Amino acid sequence: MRPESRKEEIINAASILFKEKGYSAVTMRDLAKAMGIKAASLYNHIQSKQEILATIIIDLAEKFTNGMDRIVKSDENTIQKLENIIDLHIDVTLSNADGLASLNNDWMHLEEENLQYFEKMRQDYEENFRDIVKRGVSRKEINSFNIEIIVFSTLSTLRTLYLWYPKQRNIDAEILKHDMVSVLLKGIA
Amino acid sequence: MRPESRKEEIINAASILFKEKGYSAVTMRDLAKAMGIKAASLYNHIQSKQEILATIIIDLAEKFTNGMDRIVKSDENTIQKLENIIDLHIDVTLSNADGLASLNNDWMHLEEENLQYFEKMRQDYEENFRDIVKRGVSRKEINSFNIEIIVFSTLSTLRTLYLWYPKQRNIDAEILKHDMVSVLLKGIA
DNA sequence: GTCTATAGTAGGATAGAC
DNA sequence: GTCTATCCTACTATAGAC
Repeated sequence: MRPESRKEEIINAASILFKEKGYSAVTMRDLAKAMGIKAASLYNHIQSKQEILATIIIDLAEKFTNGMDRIVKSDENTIQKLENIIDLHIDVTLSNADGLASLNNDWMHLEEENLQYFEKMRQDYEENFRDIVKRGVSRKEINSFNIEIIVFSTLSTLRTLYLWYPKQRNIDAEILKHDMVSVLLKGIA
Repeated sequence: MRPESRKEEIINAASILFKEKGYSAVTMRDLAKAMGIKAASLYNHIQSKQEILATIIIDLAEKFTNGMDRIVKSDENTIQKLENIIDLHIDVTLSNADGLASLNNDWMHLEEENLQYFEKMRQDYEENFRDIVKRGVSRKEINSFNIEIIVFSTLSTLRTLYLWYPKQRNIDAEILKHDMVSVLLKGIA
């Protein structure tokens, strides 16, 4: 493992606690106890509880935004783009499954500029996703079911990966990617 | 509309607030303000904040449990059973989308017996679902992708319906059911 | 970098008047 | 059924010693 700064250790410990109980239910005393120190000591490394939440969420949201930008700019077909989006979600989940819980469940506790910044990234991500599906339907690369239902069902599954993947230790990442592509794109029936 | 008791009004108002900010971040003063009264007045109708959460979640979990029991007992084939499960989720979502937010995100704040009762119902539900998928695979009624991935992706989508359906006012429930079945079972590619 | 002590605020819940 | 007043606890964050 690479050496973590004390601040990174705190943020990682916080990610786990936020995942278990949610941002609002985790106290600075809880976090300090998990670190083996007193609550007051945390403030030598971080400015506020809010700063911890923002660091967790914004970093992850930017990873998704950058990944999506690359996929949108590529000249691959719709199916390949959807496969790349699935890969992106699996890769981010593997790198920080705990933090994704905060991104999914506690984003509304971000304050001011960070809340706006996050909501803009999230909306742009969804619109890029929807545009890829739309283009796929008009080019007859994918079935013309209701576009919103395709977008919703696919994104729901990808966004919930963080809950499920840590329980499936024995599934190899490549097999996961392959089967996820099969189930999401080719159907199960 | 049927006449609501004051307690039901409080629980409905709480469901909306819990959906927006989560159980821990909603105060009894917030809830009282939404009802147009003072916080102390709430306690003439409910015993505690915890009782409100338990009422919301346990009622919904029992609806899912009872619905699944009926489906399991029926002698329909796997595809029909999966269609009935999709129907069940759509029906419960239509009847109480706000409450489903608490069931999905705040169940860990249940206390004692209610937490155990909920976790048992949730686990049984997942196992019933998994058994239906397993039987479908062994009878070659559905494709033999990784069973856990099928269970996970389908349940993720159904569990997240509450977030998405209220935004899609113009989709008829029957069309939603039909397209959801198509997307989840037959694939999009 | 961590501690003790504490300021200042806000939380859930109760008592008793109307 | 709702109110005002209040209890007691717990929260985030700071000050200053070591």
